[in-house]
Amino acid sequence: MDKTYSPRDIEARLYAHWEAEGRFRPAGDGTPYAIVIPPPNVTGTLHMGHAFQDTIMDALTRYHRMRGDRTLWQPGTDHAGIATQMVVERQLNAAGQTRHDLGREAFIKRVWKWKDESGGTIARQMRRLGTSVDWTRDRFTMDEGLSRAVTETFVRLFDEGLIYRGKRLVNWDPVLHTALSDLEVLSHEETGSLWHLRYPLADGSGHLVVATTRPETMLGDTAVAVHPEDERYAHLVGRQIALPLTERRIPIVADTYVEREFGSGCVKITPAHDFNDYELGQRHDLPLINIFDRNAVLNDEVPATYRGLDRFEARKRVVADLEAAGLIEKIVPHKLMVPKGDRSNAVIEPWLTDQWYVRIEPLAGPAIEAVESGRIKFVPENWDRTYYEWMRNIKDWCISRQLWWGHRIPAWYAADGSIYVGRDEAEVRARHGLGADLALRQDDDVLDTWFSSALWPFSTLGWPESTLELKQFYPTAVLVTGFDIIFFWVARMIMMGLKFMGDVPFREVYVHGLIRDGEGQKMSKSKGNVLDPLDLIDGIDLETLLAKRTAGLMQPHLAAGIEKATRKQFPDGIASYGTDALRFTFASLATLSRDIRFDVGRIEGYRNFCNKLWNAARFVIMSVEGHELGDGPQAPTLADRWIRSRLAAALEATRTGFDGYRFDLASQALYEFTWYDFCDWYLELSKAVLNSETASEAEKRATRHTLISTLESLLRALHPLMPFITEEIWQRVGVLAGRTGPTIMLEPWPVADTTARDPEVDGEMRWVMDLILAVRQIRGEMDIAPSRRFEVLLAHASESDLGRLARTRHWVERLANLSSLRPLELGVAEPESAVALMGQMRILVPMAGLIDVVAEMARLEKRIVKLRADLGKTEGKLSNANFVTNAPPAVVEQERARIADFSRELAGLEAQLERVRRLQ
RNA sequence: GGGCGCGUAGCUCAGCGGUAGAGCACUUCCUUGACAUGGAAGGGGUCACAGGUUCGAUCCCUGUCGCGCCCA
Repeated sequence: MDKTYSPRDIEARLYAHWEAEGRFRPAGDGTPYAIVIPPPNVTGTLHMGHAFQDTIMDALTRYHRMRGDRTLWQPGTDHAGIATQMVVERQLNAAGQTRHDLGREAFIKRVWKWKDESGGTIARQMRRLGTSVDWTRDRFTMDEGLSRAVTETFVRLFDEGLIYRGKRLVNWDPVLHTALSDLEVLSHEETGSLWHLRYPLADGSGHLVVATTRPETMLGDTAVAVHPEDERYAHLVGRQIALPLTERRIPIVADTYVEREFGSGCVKITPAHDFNDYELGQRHDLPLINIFDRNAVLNDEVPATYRGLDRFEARKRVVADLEAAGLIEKIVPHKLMVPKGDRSNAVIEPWLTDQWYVRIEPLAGPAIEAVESGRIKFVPENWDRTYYEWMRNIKDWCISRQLWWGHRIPAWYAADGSIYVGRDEAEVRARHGLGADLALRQDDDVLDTWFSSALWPFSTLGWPESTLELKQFYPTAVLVTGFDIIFFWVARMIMMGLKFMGDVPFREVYVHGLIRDGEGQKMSKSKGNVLDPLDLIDGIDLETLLAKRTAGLMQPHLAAGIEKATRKQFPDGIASYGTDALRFTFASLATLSRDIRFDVGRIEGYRNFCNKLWNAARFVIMSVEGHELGDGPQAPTLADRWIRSRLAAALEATRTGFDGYRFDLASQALYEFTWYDFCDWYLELSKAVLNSETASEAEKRATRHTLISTLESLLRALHPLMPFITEEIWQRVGVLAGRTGPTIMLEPWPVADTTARDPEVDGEMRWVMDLILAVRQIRGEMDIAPSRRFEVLLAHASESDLGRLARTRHWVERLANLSSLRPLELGVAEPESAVALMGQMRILVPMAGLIDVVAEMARLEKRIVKLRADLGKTEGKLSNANFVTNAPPAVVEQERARIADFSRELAGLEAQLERVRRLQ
């Protein structure tokens, strides 16, 4: 093996091999375990959020596969209707064309072409990450099978009356020319104005003042409303207003919707352009006057002078004309929420159109129940409250989109306006007995992208066919997702799964945090703080990184700032850390928190961890190669038994971590075992045995055996998090440990050997370590060179100490680098020494030529100060009668023991200080 | 306005009723045969603040302050 771990050389090769050998396919007859991937946009690229999520899903998948489960990680991609259509339209625009120049059919062809060109990117990136998805089952939301599932659900829901077509107000995007669901509209607070308008009473007896943030919509007003209990206006209810700028007369109505305190307490009502006004209009049977066309330009319903004006231009003209007529009472600054499309960022217009809706209440009920009853569990648990909050206030889902890229709605219209729904035109004709001569035209609209996503857990497994996969893998085990799409996706999958499969789509929902940059900022192109996971794996030089971050900005003026910040944060670009380091970093960040700050400092630490593991393996292999491992007798040493005990504890902690989605704790347990227990202690202890002239061959054999078997178990334990380095090392180590399988992927995840846990062994090893640490501390604080060997004496050693000393002296001498370690006989005078205490036993480092008296006094004083403080605290506790009577006896006993230890040690150190002081 | 969350070492985060932990950063020493992407030793925290419950609170409860997210 090379001296330095070099991920680049191993990762691509191993992945290609795994894939070629079909290692990712479900195998064996264990318990089925399935995860469906949240399908990324087919034409997108992998970002940090994907990489994080994929790491978690892959860790779960590999872990369960190794546990013997029949494991499927179902991959696939989403057609991402609006997003993809926009990208292709932009490409056309750049060439001076629009989609209308091409026409529907040619445009869709063009999108498919784009999908074919760029669709492989994210799959390639996933392979770099090591994702063990079953690529042979790869699905796309627009492929034939999934499209059939979409049609099937639409038709069934329609037949049951759960899909209907309605003329309603929708969120209309006047730029994209499509309706949007409530979720796709984001409201931002903006500072605008509140115009107070005078509306004359029709009988000329005065006027009312109405306040509005959108004066241009007055052209579509069909009433003025006041609160029924507002005595200021009670006498006016039922009378008429002469609506300015128009020839119309509109009524004054009373409705509790009106807030008396807001403005003047009178509200203009525009039922065709405001959701609240629409409902009020329904209650009062008001006419709807639609004043906008699809571009939000004023139409023929308004007086001629305003026709053809854009809504914002119209606002200026209407205000100017009202002003001129003396009908503006006042204009005050006002904060309001402005709705915008999440894709186009255009101001959304409530607009009256025909759309398709899903009647959601009958679906929501069972979906709420599934979580309440615990059939679906959110992790962390409290996300269920967010889910309930949303589900209990859910509104019908507008599923039609006026786009071309997507699943076309399976509805056909006859010339007379009749609507027929069916799986295809032939079925429609057959079902409704329509003759071949009757012309039918299919609905132009497509379905909301999330409609097909909602079917994902069963459509990918073959539904509506009754496939073996459905039978085996549905319900899937867990959905791994960010909280940002609980409503968009999770809730809808639950509703559709219950409806069409009669069971929940997954048993658990693991909701992870969102990856942000080191400052907690969302990563975005315009902020220039985006990290590409591939750049962390492969590294990138500064100039390339700068070019990447500043290219194609929507606002080019930001480039300078981005360049400055990037130069500051990455003066030398980004080093190459490798996939395993990145994955281990993600795992360590997978806490329960909502925002995950990606601190680049951490990945370096975990790259070093990979290197540590690599070199530990080199040492183990070097120590073992050329020696027979199999048959000879073995005499396990204390160290052997100890590291097995520690391994059992670490595996237990890791398993608990994996099972509870605490990848941070799992990774921490493995990190600490590997570095602290295995490398820092066990490998050093093993050197003492293997290099010893006195150790028996049976002990050496046991040590070699323990080295190789511990490493081999550790590799298997780490594999779900670090697939590449573990496989690479395992290919050499597995054989030496007697394993014959072709890949670590298919080896069993190591089970903690609970019989290896041994308190006596732990206690004796603790004694060895404490002794070594005590000597090292004196060495460190006395500035004695690590290479300088000296003698250590043990005074007041008990029988137990002497027994331990005899058994473990070789280790202490080696790890503390001593020339000798021996007990001081009773009655022999102690040489002047630096002293450390272990219980009764005094550890003496003779000072002659080694130790400076002043430094030793300082060292002792420091310890004494600390001890006095600790002792004081403990004494305070025990002097409290309430504590002694009320606290559990074990706790009181522990404090008493503590006080005894502290007192003895303190007395010892004080005496020692006095002795050293006299040497001055 | 409603819902949810966060405030622990310089930074990023674990812990969550019995004397505070990690990584990175920092200080000192060290190229000894796995590893300087390393080893050894060390410094650093009134666990946001105020009350309460408790023998005991960073941890539980209430409130205050600060920060964030979602929904309307």
